[in-house]
Amino acid sequence: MTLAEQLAAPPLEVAPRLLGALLRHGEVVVRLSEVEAYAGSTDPGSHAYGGPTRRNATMFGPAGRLYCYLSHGIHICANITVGEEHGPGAVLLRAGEVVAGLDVARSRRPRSTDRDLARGPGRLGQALGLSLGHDGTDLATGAIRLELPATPVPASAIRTGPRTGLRRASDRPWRYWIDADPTVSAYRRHHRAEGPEAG
DNA sequence: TAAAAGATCGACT
DNA sequence: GTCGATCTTTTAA
Repeated sequence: MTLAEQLAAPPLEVAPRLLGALLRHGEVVVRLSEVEAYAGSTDPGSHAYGGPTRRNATMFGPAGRLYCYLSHGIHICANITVGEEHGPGAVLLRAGEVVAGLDVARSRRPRSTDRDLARGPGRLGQALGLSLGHDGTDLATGAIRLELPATPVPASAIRTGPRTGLRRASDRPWRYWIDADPTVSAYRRHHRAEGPEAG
């Protein structure tokens, strides 16, 4: 079974399976502890909402690719494309733990403690040394590799909740993280969310 | 420890 | 021209 076949399922199914997976770039390896699912064209929070554009073209390609984009001009955020029939589904890699290549990761983020090296989407991309040039990388054969865990994280250890930092559709409980994992980032609303918390 | 504001480039309309 | 799936620094308690 190829990596693309393992990822050929709706984002909501694939996202929890990505927990505990290893993402390797050179010497640096990150074990994913927090992800968010983006359903694509039907998800107002997704870049793919409203159809393909230049930036999100990778999301409309085959599954098992790395979708990189620049956020706020300074941070690289990484996604893994998933879904069947080239659907625009993707899973945002929110946080993880650096399990190898610590020296390299530390040199990239000298201000961070070991725990914070990949705690957050921008940090994770930075610790791995990602750039916009990695957009579209094949995670099975490219410079960046993804290894799914041999034994999935048990459902009892997986928690779900609202996605972080979105203005729209922020109430969908499509965030997955490993319970009690110290590298999981704390939930924060969008800094410019509209109005007070509804409800 | 918790909360608030600044930074900064590409994509979209 | 405006916004963004954020991170870092600063200030207050």
